[in-house]
Amino acid sequence: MTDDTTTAVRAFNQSWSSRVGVLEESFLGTGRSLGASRLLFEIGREPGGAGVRELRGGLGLDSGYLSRLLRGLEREGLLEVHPDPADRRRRVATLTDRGARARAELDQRSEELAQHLVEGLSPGQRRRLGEALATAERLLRVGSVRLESIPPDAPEAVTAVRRYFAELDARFPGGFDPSDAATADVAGMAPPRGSFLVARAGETVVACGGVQPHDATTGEIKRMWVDPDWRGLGLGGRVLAELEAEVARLGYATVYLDTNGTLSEAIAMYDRAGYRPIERYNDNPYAQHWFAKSLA
Amino acid sequence: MTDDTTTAVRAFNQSWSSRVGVLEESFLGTGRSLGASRLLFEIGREPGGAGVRELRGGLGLDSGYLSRLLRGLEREGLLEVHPDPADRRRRVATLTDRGARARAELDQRSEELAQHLVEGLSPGQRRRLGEALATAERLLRVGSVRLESIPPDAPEAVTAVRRYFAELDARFPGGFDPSDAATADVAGMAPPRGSFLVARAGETVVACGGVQPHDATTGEIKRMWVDPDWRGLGLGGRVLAELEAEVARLGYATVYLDTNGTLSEAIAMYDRAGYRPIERYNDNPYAQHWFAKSLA
DNA sequence: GTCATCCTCTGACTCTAGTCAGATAAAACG
DNA sequence: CGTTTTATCTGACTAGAGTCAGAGGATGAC
Repeated sequence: MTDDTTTAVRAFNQSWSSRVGVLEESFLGTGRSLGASRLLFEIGREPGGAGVRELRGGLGLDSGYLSRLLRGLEREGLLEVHPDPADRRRRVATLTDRGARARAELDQRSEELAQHLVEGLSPGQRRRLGEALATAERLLRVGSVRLESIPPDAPEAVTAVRRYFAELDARFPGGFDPSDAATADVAGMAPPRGSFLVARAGETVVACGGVQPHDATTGEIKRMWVDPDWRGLGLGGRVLAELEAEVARLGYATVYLDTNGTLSEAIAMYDRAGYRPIERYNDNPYAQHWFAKSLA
Repeated sequence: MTDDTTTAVRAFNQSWSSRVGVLEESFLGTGRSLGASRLLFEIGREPGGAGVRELRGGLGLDSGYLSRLLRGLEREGLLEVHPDPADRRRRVATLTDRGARARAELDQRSEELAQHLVEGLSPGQRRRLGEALATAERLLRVGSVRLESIPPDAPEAVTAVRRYFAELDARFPGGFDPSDAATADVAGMAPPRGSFLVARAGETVVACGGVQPHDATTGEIKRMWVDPDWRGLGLGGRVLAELEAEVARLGYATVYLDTNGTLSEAIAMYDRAGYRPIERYNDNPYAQHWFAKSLA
């Protein structure tokens, strides 16, 4: 099984890199090095320009090397580097008009080369190729996600929960008001009787979920959320399974959770995972369904 | 449509290269450069070693550069280069035992890294990824194939036809004896009344087919062949369609072709393409089916 | 106000990858 | 047999990509 997959991965990689190698060579056809092109592309990603420090992190470059690349593009008149008014040690690079045009040209070239890659395929074959690549990409992305337990009051945890609340507010017909919930529950999800997990893709948090005590033998799962761009890849199931393991590790025998009727995907997932409806066990005004699962 | 595909291609490429970039870096982890690793891998592909000339073609390297890489690996004791007894200008590189071990280690590392790429995926997800990549690879390969008309006595045409005959010999229960056919027909497939096409993937010929005159208004398609590694991708259909276009360009109104009952895929394809069975129109001892199609 | 730290830049390197112009020896051609 | 062609090798280069050790200004902590 695994062998089959790795064989396919390796065969594909050889094919892809030989073809895309040509593609990237033509990137160089602009008379600019690949490094400079990548940089130009990255700086133009956001209209306000990019901090040198962020560029270094994002592209993984040495500070000296990056500085040299910036000087080169500056000499070409493609960008300007100014000190950041808020902290004059930092510097911010912004594209000039010429730089923006050069970037658009790069983008155009990249588009052409992708097109070159599919030329000679029938429309049906193109569609199949697009689907296959999209599927592969989603699977690759999810394969690199790692689950990690962090304190519920860590900045990343707070950000994730905030995004979760924002989504509830958008989806619930009457909106959602976090009010006290935002801060009141945090303490409950800290060890030794609670836990908070995040799923990371690289450094970005793409899913989260927490456990808090309900009573001596029951833990409650709360704040389960998956970034909309990362849904449909089984990530929710992974987080749920890991939270259940966490509940067991914390010494509870049963898991409770509640949810709103609007979140139908969630309800379906809980059902698949073996959760069964029970009576209302709390006074959460947004909850319409209450579930339990025994971990025996 | 096309836009969708190129978007998927570009998104995928970014994802893939960021992930595989890490993969290839670890290739370098052996203390050998990527170029040297590729070379080592290529030489070890066939047990008898590889001709320097073939390596140059296969890897697309400059002769000076390749020579230097070979010297480096030789110094490391991983390979030996000896003159080819048949032509002492040429040289043949063979791996030493140490070289073979180093290559096995590379292979192992590549396998591990492919595995690393799929770790964290469930068995079902792995299967889906493998399938998606295999599909994509086949489509990419076929997308890069170009059809080209060449003289039927060009070395590449002769080689392709020879491989076709070899396959017939293997597949026909009583074998196949090209005898006179090999040379006699060549003249007929030359312009202005005939034509010979090859399909190239890079420099390699992966399919071929010819047209020769049958009578004033009828052309005959012969020697249609697709490399076994390249079947099932619609290449046969493309060659056939192009041959029909060629027949029309040469001024014929009808196409004839014959085939052996063993070649069931071919018969199915002719049927799909609109060919209808007719009476025996020649004395080809290997033919059991005769088809015609009007190009009106 | 001083000192440590942070951020960026410059200069001096290295390594890989690759090109180009001959030199040399063997084979093929006439 | 001499000439041309082919196959490989050596030497001299170049460009890209990146590392490393400071220099120097700006900021933050005390």
